[in-house]
Amino acid sequence: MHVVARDLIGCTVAHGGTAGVIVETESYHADDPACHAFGGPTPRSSVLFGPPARAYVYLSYGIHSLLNFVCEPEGEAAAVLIRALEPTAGIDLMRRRRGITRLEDLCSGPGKLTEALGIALEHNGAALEGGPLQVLPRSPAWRDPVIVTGPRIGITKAVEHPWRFCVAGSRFVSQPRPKP
DNA sequence: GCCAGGATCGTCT
DNA sequence: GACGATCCTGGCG
Repeated sequence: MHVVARDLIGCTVAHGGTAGVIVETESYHADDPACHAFGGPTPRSSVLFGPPARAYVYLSYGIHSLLNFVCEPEGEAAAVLIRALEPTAGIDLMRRRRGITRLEDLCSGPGKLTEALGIALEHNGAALEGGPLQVLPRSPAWRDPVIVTGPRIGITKAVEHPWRFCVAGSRFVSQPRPKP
């Protein structure tokens, strides 16, 4: 499952005329206290226990939609959180939706990229192919990305697990949040 | 440039 | 009734 998180780096997510290459992910699974599926299914997390290759979208802090990909067979729960993209298509539209111009800021965070791509709660459970939301394989330029791992960000449980994957040196990854 | 605080609501206890 | 897999703004140096 961590393999999936690694493999997703370099793939393209497309929706609503915009697209970007994934440069940062985090992986979660049901044995992990930081995962929404921890402790069994709930109405919210039921998508995680369903079939793979679907989107799991939920609201964080009442404001931001966060995008995950379900990646374990039905009955098991695991997901990969998409944390950052490198914009590749529909950039003007992204700028308009985000209300900012800096390319590096358009998708450098899980809440930002959903807004830039126009992804919202209504996409929860949507298939990753054949629908409005699409995931495309790596382009040749991304055949062999240099990937670094580290602790996950913005959570309070199981912080120690190095299940965050990002492209080394990318300007588009989210800023690590320093903790005192 | 850096840090502190507020916004805002679905979900679970 | 409390909290969170976050982001942005405003104040200060």
